[in-house]
Amino acid sequence: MNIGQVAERTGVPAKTIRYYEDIGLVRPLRSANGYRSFRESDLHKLAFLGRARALGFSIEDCRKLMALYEDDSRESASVKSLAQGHLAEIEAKIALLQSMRATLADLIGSCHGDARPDCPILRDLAQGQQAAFGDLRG
Amino acid sequence: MNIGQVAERTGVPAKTIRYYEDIGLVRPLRSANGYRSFRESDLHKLAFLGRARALGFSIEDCRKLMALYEDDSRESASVKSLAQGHLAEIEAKIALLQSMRATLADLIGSCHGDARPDCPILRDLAQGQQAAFGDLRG
DNA sequence: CTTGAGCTTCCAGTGACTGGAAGGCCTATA
DNA sequence: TATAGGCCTTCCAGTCACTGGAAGCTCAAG
Repeated sequence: MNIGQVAERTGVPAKTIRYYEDIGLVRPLRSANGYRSFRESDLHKLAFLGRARALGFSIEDCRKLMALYEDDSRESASVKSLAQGHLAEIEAKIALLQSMRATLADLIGSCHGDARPDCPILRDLAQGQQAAFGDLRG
Repeated sequence: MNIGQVAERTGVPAKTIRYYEDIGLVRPLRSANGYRSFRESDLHKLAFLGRARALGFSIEDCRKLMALYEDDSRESASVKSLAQGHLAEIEAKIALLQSMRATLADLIGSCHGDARPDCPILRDLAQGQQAAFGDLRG
């Protein structure tokens, strides 16, 4: 199968598939005309990668997950701990974003947002009275 | 004031300050020896930038915020709408991360995580039965 | 006079693509 | 047979916001 059809069937863009080949995540065959020729197993891998990426795993994590998937003697503990590490990162990001949201929402709420120049948002940025991350305890 | 002391006082790393000069966010003077020479107004700007970045504003947004800050005839509505746009992006990111977290936590919970190879996490990635973003409605 | 810290510039790398140029291949139609 | 258009190829550059490191200059202390 050619790259265009693979892209359509897996949802992974052709450009991205070429990139994945570059970095060794997939190794499609080549036809006589030089076109990439994908087997069902390649589609399967790409779909796997697409789902892992959609869960936010990094490319390097995806590589490890694929290796574990293909290793019949893996221990599920390895997969679980990789996923747990990733979950922890996601939770840290959520916490950071939520603290940004809280501060921003506060500032937005206190800005009248009309034609006058007076603005608590700029005042806060300029003076830092209301610390940007004052709420980031715990 | 030299760059090292500015870095210490504003919390913005020297490397980053040089980068901000490169892209025109600050324009420190130069001493006879070629060293950057920062005025109080430069420190003020850098602190402003540091706080805006900590709230997650992009560099381009920071540039706009600084311009608004320095424009006495600004309308607070401009600032507010910029901040609201940013808040919306943050909320979208939070929603995405929360849906990742939900799926991941689910999968992790169903993986026994021992020495055996059987693993629901890999099974899900391979077969996509439990769609990664099935929960992302609304 | 040397040592070491601090400063300078410039180049390269990060992550994970994405866009675009230049050109080959394949199929269908006039 | 010519050609048009779509798909494929490679390679290079750009994204974002830094960050690391090399090579070399300046300055203060001992």
